[in-house]
Amino acid sequence: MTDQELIRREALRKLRELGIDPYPAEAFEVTAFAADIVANYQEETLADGTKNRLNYQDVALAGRIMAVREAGKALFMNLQDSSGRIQLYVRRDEFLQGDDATFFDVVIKKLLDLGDYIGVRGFAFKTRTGEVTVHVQALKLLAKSLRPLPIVKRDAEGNVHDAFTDPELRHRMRYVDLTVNPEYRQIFIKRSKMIRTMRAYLDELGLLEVETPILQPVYGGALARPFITHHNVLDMPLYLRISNELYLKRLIVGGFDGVYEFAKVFRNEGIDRTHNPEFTLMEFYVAYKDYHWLMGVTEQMLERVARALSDDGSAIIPYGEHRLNFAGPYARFTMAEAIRQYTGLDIETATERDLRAYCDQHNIEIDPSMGTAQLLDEIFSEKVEKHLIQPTFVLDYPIEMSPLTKQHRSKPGLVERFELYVNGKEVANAYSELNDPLDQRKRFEEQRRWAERGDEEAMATDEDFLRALEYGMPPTAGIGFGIDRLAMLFTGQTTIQEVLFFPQMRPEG
RNA sequence: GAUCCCGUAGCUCAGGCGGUAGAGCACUUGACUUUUAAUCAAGGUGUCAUGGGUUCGAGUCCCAUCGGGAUCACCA
Repeated sequence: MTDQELIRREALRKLRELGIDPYPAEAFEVTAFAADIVANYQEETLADGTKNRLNYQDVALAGRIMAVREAGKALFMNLQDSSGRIQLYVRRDEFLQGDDATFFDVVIKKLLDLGDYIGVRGFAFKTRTGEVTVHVQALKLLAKSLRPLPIVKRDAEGNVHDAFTDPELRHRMRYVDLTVNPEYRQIFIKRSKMIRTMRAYLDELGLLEVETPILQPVYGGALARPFITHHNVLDMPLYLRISNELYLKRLIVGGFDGVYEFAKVFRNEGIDRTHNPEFTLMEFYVAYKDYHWLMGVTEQMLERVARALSDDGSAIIPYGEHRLNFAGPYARFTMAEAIRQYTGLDIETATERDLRAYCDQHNIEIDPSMGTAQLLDEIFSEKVEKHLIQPTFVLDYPIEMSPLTKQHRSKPGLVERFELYVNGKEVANAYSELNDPLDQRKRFEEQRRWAERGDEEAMATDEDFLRALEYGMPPTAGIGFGIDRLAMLFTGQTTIQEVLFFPQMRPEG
């Protein structure tokens, strides 16, 4: 244990000796918040020059001590609550019991530490330097802190000193990060508001929020490697879901016209600035609709989110160098048009050989097993994606890469699928859902052939899902959104770790 | 998985060509009844990530391991 921790434990002992419970059980009634008092305190100057204080004259607030400035028989503290910070003025005179000044001289000055939770009661006033301050008339320790916080200081010019910046420590101890870097709270508050706005929109559309299994006997709905676990009593493997798609479709089969789910999903893959092994996928499915309808709904929903989160109520979100405009309608390209525009390739006439030649010329890594569809996917990733900064729908993909998507109504070899790109990254993936059970079985069989050739991510055949389709699924449109990536866009963050409270880390040594 | 960079006090960091550890804040003691990065005086901080090696001597050089970051690969 460090010196500072030993000193705090000793303070804890002395407090108990003085009859003060460092962790009292009873509630402390809070009647005011720091930011409100600072913003709304009012006083008037009378004719004789004296000040008349107009509000917040009996307030109780609670929070952490974040700074102490002693000044003899008085001291100033900065108190931080969930709303912000306010200065406290604590005067020895207020705490005398007869001649006994122990409470001020010992308890407040010696035994309280930065980071301790206290509750105070008093009245607001302005110091002669003009800072709104609470003059404390009663003070109660609410919870003792036994470790020193890495306190961040800010000087008069606003320069930050000794910022707690190490990403490893910030992410391992998010509780410390949120305490000493309260500006990061705003990211998570915005994330929550984003989800709330989406949920409200989907509710208005009449969709039902549902919950589907996380533990699945067959994983499907996406192409990815799963986490595997085991059920002891059933003595069988179970997979943590990589998607909730096939379960939401079962509910459409069951007669719900529209369902949605904010789903934590799990993919057993690398960790980097845009990937965390567990992340949030929001999918919704609506019967009797197609992917064209979904584009309009997507535009409306994201425009509403942008207006809710932007500083000025506009649909424009600044992100790095860009100003992303989420007001619909968004640009729409077919995949063929997008590739033609950015590469000059005409994929309707290009042969597999032409595509390979293009990749070789442009240093795009490919391997001999790739078919036309995969080559197109590579070319798209390398040459097109990065240009799609403003929200853009890319539609009509090759059938080979989309085993759950309905064949295009008029273009052979393609499916009715779109992806939404923003800032060069995919944020949503949508289909007119494949509801022909015989076609679906064929697609699973193709996936099995990929698996036999060693594709670890090929989709497994889900017989129960096929049975559901055989009973009949109405024509349905469905879409999935990467909630974490959307949160990154709407909060201006460049790593997924910054929009997750507790990103995955290796264990501490 | 590959490559590069990083790991020194509670936090942020400095430590030349290898000679036995430093600053600011935090902390301790004292002074100060309107301070605000409070100030003033005095004081102590440590398995230099871990384990080996080279050397008379390693925070410093070499190897391995662990953790983090960046880029790439993989992956949506």
